[in-house]
Amino acid sequence: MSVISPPIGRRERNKQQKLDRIIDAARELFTEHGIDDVTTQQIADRADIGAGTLFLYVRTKGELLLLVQNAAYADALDRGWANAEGAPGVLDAVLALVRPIVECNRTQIDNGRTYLREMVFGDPTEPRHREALEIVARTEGAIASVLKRAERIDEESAATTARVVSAVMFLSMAASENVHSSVDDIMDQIGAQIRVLV
Amino acid sequence: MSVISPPIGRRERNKQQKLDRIIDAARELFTEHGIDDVTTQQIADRADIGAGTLFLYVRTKGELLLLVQNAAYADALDRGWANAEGAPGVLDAVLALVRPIVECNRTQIDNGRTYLREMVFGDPTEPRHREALEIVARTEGAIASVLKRAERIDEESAATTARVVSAVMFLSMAASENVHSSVDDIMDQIGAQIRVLV
DNA sequence: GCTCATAACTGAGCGTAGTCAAATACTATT
DNA sequence: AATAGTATTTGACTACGCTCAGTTATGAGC
Repeated sequence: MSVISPPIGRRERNKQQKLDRIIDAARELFTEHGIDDVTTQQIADRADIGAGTLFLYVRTKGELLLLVQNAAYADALDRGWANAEGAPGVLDAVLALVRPIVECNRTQIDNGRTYLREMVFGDPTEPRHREALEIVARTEGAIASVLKRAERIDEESAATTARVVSAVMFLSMAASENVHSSVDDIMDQIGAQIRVLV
Repeated sequence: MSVISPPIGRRERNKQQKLDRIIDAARELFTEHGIDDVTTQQIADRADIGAGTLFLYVRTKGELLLLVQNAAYADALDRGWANAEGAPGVLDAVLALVRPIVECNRTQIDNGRTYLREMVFGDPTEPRHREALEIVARTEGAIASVLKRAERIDEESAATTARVVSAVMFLSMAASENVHSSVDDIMDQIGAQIRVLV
């Protein structure tokens, strides 16, 4: 037989498959019902693993949300980055960059807000949290480079301003006053606040 | 006997006393151990009421923290407002205004961060949340009027800028990267971000 | 193939926030 | 002061995230 001895053991493969099943199960259930209406037991059942096994792959239910959403957030950032290319002014470019992130965050509002909450208040030593914070850093980097494009602004000020924009975004998306606001409403709020910045 | 018939029934009095006992118990236990290391059962025990009774006065454990901390936050705002009077520049004045709030928020870091979390993510229909958000509004009003003091700036821009400052404050205090930062460190961060604003 | 060490898994169980049907305390009425 | 009606209290109970002692699967050495 031409079968080569497996370069990677059954153990590793099983683990990877289980992780995949967990991610799929969590994504489906979270998307359909929202994180608050899904129990870790349901996720374990759908992933066909024991209730305790779930927590060998993820430390908390919140980390599971990060695991599922980080990729979507990163994609949204890429889309925003592409959008910002063609935008005329600085303000427009920043808003073009930000919009897909807001849209992504709002596709399921409870999940979006919980994601933000986990990001800021969760344990930053957990790998999924670090991953999320790293995407935030990338976002701020992108904002900074958009800011530098059109204006005379030094590196440091650009970075600081980007951080302020990031804070404005975060609170506009997270605030409970805005739970019923549309993406456009939130973009308006963010736009108004960025306007006093640039 | 000269005793006038009670103008208010025993019921009302009992309720008020119980609420007072609950607030005292919660404040003492939260201050000493931090909200995460105190159970609602302990609070109920110290307040000398049944475990279920607690939730007739407060909808969630988080609301209990707001109930305890709102007053402290409001006091800190008053102190900051007084400090801002004598400060030379706009930036200095804003920082003088903000500092007592940061100090207050940091006296017990877990409680401070949980307070912020509750404020943004909690149910805004609960009275204690509304109270907290109202103090935030007052804070933003105070910042706006400090901004207007020295600069040529219209009402609306001042309000918007104040909101941005508020967002910066919030995230600097809440961010898990800053759990080990001193008040001075955090004030430096806030200062750097406000500098690009004014 | 057999044995053993250990990595991975399991589900019963724990701790705690929050609920609810039953019990109790208070007030108004006669 | 007895009765009835209602506001308030209670603690046993539920639900759920998470843990851990015990079990099973995997692979290395022979």
